[in-house]
Amino acid sequence: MTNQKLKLFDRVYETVKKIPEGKVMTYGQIAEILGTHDARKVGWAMHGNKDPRIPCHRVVNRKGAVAVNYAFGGGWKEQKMRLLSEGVKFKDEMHVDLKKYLWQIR
DNA sequence: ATGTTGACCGACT
DNA sequence: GAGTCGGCCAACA
Repeated sequence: MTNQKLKLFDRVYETVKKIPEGKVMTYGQIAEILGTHDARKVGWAMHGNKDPRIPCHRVVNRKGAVAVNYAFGGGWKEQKMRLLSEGVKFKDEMHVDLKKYLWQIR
């Protein structure tokens, strides 16, 4: 299948684009969907991403913390601002409530 | 081509 | 609780 020919990089983007507003996903969960344990590649894909169509602000780490090296805007502050704008509330300065906002696929 | 690094995670000590 | 290591894979020097 052509779909399987796609590299992780592309599949990450496809997955992230499907995250609905007001929800977040973790790198590990995305990696799992892709059939790998390589969450680093997911983060790497985001780091290299410059496509505003990809809601990379909805991707957080396992602790629910936003990325310090967030590539868009001014950094994690930009990411936080976007999430707040979608109704995602923060427990701490950098941590979202995964219990409420983690998008779980069934 | 080889070795290091990376917006990470889970398991182990 | 904190530190270390392995995993898996693409970019970079």
